[in-house]
Amino acid sequence: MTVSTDALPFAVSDCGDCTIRHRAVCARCSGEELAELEKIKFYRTYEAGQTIVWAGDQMEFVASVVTGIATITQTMEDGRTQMVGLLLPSDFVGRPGREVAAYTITATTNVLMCCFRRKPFEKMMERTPHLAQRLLQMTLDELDAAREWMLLLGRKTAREKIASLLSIIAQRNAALQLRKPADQMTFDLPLTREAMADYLGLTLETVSRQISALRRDGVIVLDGKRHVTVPDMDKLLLEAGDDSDGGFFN
Amino acid sequence: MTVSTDALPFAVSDCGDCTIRHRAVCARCSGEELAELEKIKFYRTYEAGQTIVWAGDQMEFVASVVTGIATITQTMEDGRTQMVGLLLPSDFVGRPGREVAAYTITATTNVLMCCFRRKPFEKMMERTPHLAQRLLQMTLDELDAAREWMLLLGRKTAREKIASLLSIIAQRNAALQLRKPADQMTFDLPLTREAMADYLGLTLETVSRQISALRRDGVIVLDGKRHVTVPDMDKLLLEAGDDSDGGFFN
DNA sequence: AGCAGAAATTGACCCAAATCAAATGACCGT
DNA sequence: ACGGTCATTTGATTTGGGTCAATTTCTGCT
Repeated sequence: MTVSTDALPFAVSDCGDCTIRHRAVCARCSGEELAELEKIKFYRTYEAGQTIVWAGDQMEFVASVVTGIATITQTMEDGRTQMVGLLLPSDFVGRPGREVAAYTITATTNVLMCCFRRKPFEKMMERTPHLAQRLLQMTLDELDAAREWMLLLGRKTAREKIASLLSIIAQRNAALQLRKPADQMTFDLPLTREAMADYLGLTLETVSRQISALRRDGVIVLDGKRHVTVPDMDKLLLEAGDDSDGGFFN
Repeated sequence: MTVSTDALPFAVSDCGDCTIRHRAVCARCSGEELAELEKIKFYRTYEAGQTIVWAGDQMEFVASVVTGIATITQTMEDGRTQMVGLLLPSDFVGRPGREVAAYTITATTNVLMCCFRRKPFEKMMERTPHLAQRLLQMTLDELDAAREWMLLLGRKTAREKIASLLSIIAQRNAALQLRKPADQMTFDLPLTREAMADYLGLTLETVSRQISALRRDGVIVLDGKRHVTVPDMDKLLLEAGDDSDGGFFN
């Protein structure tokens, strides 16, 4: 892959792909700093279904998702599993200062990650204030998402959970495609029923039933198992039980 | 209150109370920086039961809890509420860069907070790298706690939820008092049954029933409603369904 | 000490979601 | 077209925790 480290604010380089054009690591880095990142960076690909990191593994890198979708899950000894994070392009993976992974990360689609060797990345963080500042903003966003998710897990009904997940996916799609979250809306589910169940703290049967119910009630239209159309976004948001803005402030 | 801004690494000043002796904001700040923090800092007290911040309020400060316990909660229009954070001494409150509070914060005991005016604090963060670095570490810890909590909310039974909460409180007490998490262990519940229910995604009746069940089964001993003794910590951890270390890596 | 109000317990009943079990559909390579 | 595997749907039944309703126990307060 070709690499350009020249330092125009929006220089498009490989690093750009994972750190500038997305909302990721080094948006405000100088050319010198970019060059330094280049040196400790490498790419990895994973196939759909492959485990990227096992909980307990030694972590030799931190990374940024370039393309594809991965999940962060926690599992109890008896096999009960709960998804605790969803990784989309531009999301950061790993924790500076942590040697051992706390969670299992699994690719749900093919995934391309831009990895930085952990030790030098940590060293660089000490010297480069906006790296920590950027990471702080991203982590605070994740924490907000986790809290929204906790409300869902603790207090919402199965139907509300499904509606919430669908509107989260719909809104993210809208954000990526820069369409306004208006009327007609169409997208593919990036998760199996089982993954959705692990996300929502349900069984896959309940997920299936509630999706069928929402279809019967005309809240969504299904085309195949995975392709969803939302004829009336407001109706879906209402079913999700969120306040009107869908839970997004800021 | 007397304030000393002289710059010995562990100078005990008012600021020290909330930022050095606890694990909080400015552990690595220079004397100059401490002096700067002094200028934008003030104290506030809240009585048990009082709301500190309403979701949607303008936030004029960020803060650090000095003494007491507060909760972060989210509420749906129909009144269902879920606790999404528990604030203990040294915990940070508020989000730099956010004008409007996303959550309601309530004092469950009398609370003393050390507040910093938000705007100058944000300015200072830009100039002072270790502030952001410190905050990043704290936020990552909170995110880990939130993820542990998500597993609890999504996949644990009522009994496991109660056992988990009790062991979290027990272990925190052990940490503060520097006792090893050994056999006999005793503490007061800082939360009402209702607050515990909001923490765990249960009703207060279920909380009450499960506490009674754990008492009947000899896992805990109650002395009054609030004082708990754990005769065998391992047994409690087993009931919590966590891996043996109680879910703490790092 | 005695009373009022809040916090907590306990009981009876019900229902949403889990569990167990089959059937159907989609996609693959041959 | 033909099995074979995996994902999904749908049905029948059970159950854990919610709901509704009394008590009982604490905690001030005068």
